[in-house]
Amino acid sequence: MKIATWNVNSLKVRLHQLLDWLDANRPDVLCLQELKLEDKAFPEAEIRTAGYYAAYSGQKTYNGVAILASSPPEDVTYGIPGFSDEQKRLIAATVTDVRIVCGYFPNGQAPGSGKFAYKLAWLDALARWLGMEALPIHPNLVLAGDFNIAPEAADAHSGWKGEILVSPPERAAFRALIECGLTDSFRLFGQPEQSFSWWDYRMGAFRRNFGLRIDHILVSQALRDACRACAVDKTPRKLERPSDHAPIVLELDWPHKRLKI
DNA sequence: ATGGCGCATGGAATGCGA
Repeated sequence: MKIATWNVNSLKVRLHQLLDWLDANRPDVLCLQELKLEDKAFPEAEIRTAGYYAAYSGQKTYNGVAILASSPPEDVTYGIPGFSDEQKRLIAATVTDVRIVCGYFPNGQAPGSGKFAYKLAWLDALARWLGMEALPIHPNLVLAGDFNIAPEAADAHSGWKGEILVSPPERAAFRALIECGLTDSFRLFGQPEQSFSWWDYRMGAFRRNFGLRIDHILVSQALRDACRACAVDKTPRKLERPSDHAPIVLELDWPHKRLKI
């Protein structure tokens, strides 16, 4: 089973890159963020033609998340249960026997700002829901998306000046997700030094590899031992008019092949 | 040097992202 996540920064602009990427990579599940379009504008037909079903939650201009899957997503839920939020940042669905949670976490702007408080409240609500409800009900769970947090020092290039995305409260919130029983699948495997998933459009950041690793695929305990590989795919970041984010791809030996005794 | 680029809205200039 192959599960991927990609912040496309406008599904309208990136649709053809997305379709090409699906053709080339054929994931079983792809979590998308920053659709930046309303549900009525979702390119349902094009994605269906590519061989994928979709569950999505969008809005005008900002945010928007979707789960694409080669088999129909079931039991779709929208938002964090119990957390009132106008912003379309979370969608969850079951694909075969795996619960997929796809999130576009708030940016937070700057520590001390109202947007930062919203980010921490959003993260707190997410951890509570995962720990108290989602994980107990769905032991086979994947949390994937644009977390807008670089969890460790190795996940940010040394020239990153700002506090946002790397601040202690954000990193503590990331650890709280891990403590729910999730594992950062990327760090189960050896990776190139300075592996990132986002590079600013400005300053030739991609060329200089001035990036951050802020897109993640976390897996529950039951899935951890099935992980076989996880990597950043920098290929689409090299195209004309790219998203500023690159996809992350996780390969799982799932369902486990069991010997009958 | 706090800009730079790209996207959306709206139809120019501004807000926002990370």
